[in-house]
Amino acid sequence: MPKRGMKPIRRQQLIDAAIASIHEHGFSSATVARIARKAGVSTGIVHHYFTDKTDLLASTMRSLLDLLRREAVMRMRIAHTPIERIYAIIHASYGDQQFSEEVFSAWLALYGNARDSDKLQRILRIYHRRLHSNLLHNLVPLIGRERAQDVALGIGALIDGLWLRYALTGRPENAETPRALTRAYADAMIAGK
Amino acid sequence: MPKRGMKPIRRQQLIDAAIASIHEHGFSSATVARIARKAGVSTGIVHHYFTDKTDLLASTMRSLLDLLRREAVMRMRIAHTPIERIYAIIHASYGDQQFSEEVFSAWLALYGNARDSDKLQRILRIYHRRLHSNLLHNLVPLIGRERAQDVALGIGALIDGLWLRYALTGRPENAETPRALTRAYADAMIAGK
Amino acid sequence: MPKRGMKPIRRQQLIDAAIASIHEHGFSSATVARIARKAGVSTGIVHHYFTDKTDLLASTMRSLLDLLRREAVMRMRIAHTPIERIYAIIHASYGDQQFSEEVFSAWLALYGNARDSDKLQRILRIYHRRLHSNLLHNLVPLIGRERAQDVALGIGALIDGLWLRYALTGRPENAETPRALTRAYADAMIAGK
Amino acid sequence: MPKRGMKPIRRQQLIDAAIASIHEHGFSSATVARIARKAGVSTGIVHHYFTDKTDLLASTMRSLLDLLRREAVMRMRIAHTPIERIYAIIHASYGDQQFSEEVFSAWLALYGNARDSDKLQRILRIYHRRLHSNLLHNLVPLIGRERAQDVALGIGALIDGLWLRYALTGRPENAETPRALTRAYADAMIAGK
DNA sequence: AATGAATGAGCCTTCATTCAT
DNA sequence: TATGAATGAAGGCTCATTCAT
Repeated sequence: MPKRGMKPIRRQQLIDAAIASIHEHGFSSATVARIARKAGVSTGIVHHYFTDKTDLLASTMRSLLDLLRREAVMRMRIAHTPIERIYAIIHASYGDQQFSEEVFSAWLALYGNARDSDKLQRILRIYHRRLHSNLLHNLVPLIGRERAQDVALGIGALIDGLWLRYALTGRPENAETPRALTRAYADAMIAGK
Repeated sequence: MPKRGMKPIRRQQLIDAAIASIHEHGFSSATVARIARKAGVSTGIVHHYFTDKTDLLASTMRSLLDLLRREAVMRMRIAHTPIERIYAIIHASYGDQQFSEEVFSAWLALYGNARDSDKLQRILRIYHRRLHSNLLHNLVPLIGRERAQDVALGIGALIDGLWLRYALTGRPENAETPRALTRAYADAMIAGK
Repeated sequence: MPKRGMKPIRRQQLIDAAIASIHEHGFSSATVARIARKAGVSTGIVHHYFTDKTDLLASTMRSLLDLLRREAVMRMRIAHTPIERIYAIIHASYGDQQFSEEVFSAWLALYGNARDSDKLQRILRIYHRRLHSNLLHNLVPLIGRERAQDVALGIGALIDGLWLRYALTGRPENAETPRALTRAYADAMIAGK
Repeated sequence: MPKRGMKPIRRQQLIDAAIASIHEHGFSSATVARIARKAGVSTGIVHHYFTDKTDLLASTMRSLLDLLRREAVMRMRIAHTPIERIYAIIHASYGDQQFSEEVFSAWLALYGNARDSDKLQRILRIYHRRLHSNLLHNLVPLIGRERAQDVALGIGALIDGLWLRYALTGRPENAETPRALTRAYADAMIAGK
């Protein structure tokens, strides 16, 4: 019996399964068949909802980024000053939803394979640009355009670097450490002049 | 008597070709055949000098790390104070040999696929541990054991994070920017208390 | 809904193709590709229905043995005395289905390559044990346990030996000669004391 | 320094290594490299002394048969009556040199792969013909040409069949059992009329 | 005579993708 | 909408064979 409106449900199922698969056995072992099985559907169905495996992967990446963006937007909305908004961005990056091994390792795997597909690379560029411009926008009033460039780069890099370590080693175990570390960096750089 | 002593030469050739291949088309497109062709040898020879594709990849990773380690050791040797040695580590990380797109993207790809192989993961762990303990050792006399832990983590993360951006975007274009950024972070954290 | 119930059909197709391939060009030339082509399917499908090439080969061997076992069981069922049952076993071994060049040479090839795989070896052991115990069981009432051991061994060996010649030379051309020969041996050994 | 007269020595070394390799890991694992290593020589040398791998294998088979033939000839020379000569043939087949697991499993493997090469098949045919004609020649004066045909076939088959069991199961453990069994068969068939 | 480096064909296997049902 | 059977193109790896030394 044909069901209507399955599209968003199935897509999310498959994206979740993709994340889980990548986390479990690594990127190159995340085959369509394996993802489908984990989602509890047949192989064929994947190409019903995604044009490609690449498409599924790109959608997965986008989904990961959306999660992050929504959390950042939400946190920034309740912030009132530039520094609060910078904190909001930092906190969002280590938000509860983000701070899971599954999400991290999928993220990292996608990172490491971005060169394989222009689609993936473009998505990552968007993420970088957005993070950078958000930080920049709030840093400029505090330290001027010139220094803001460097500090925005630094904060972004620190976030990614701390992620990387977590994805690889599972440490530190709670989100507060990287948050504090990143905040401290921002504070120091802003106070620096 | 056959050609003697080809082993180290061929191995290095193949490692170089592996780095180039990974950089050029991404990790998953770096097939044995492609690597061999780039090295100007036949497919078969790869398994003459490496037990496995994994072995070749792990050796490549190790080679990358050795390059880094040698540079760090060299720079640390001519440093005399803890802070100088910390700078030495930072500078080594963005050393001339390191600061090439090829090396960076190979590094990143290996990062992103570490989960696929225990070998790769182990090698990365060694790198992390070494970087961390080197930093820690020199930070302790300056800021005490407790804070040193966090700062070592932060410096390491910042290094990796800046790399990541470079590997992905090719920016910033020269090594001085990330060096200065990382030094500034170290300075601020050390001065911070 | 896809084509259902293809599994047993395809499996038998492939087993038949395996037998034919082994017969035609020998064991080591019976590649997966060749077997698949002979079955009129693609290479990929082989691994859809068998885990392995070894699995296909083992299944082929098992299929051969099953044919034999079914014929033996059938013939033994209509036999009433020990000697009749012994004849039944002998006749089954040279049964119409068994007595084909194809089956023989596949059998022989598997024999000669049993050392390569534990699976194959185990299957052959089962065949030997079954043949031996069937003969033994019916010989004991006739000649006592002690002599029965030797005679069972002898009958089994004679059966295999005659097969071997047939598989290799294609002679004798009809099944009656080996049957008569084996029966005569059994008669003589039973009458012998 | 070039050594003279190495040919027969090296050839025998390699043949012995081939037998051992086949026995150890099965026919299909007996690669040229493996055989060479076991013989303690380099890969390349094999093609210096044999045109082919097939040639090496055929020579190995021939060597096995020669061993058998020499033993048979020797034993027949000291026999004086037809029945003694028949015994001589039987005993030679289970001679001390023959009755080794190594030799047996090499023999069997070659058997099982004879279809792969005409050379091998021809050698086996020669063996069969020789065994058959030797038996036949000595059976005719005892039971007439007609019955002799069948009995020669039976004795030959029994010999091969008993071998087969030994090669596969390692039992029976000593040569006397198959000898006695085969002799008993010959006796019974000769006495039979 | 001897080595082992080097080649390239071929094998098994995996996998994204298509398609009949 | 959904299935899973089926395909065929790679991919990693092995191996007999050749060849420079």
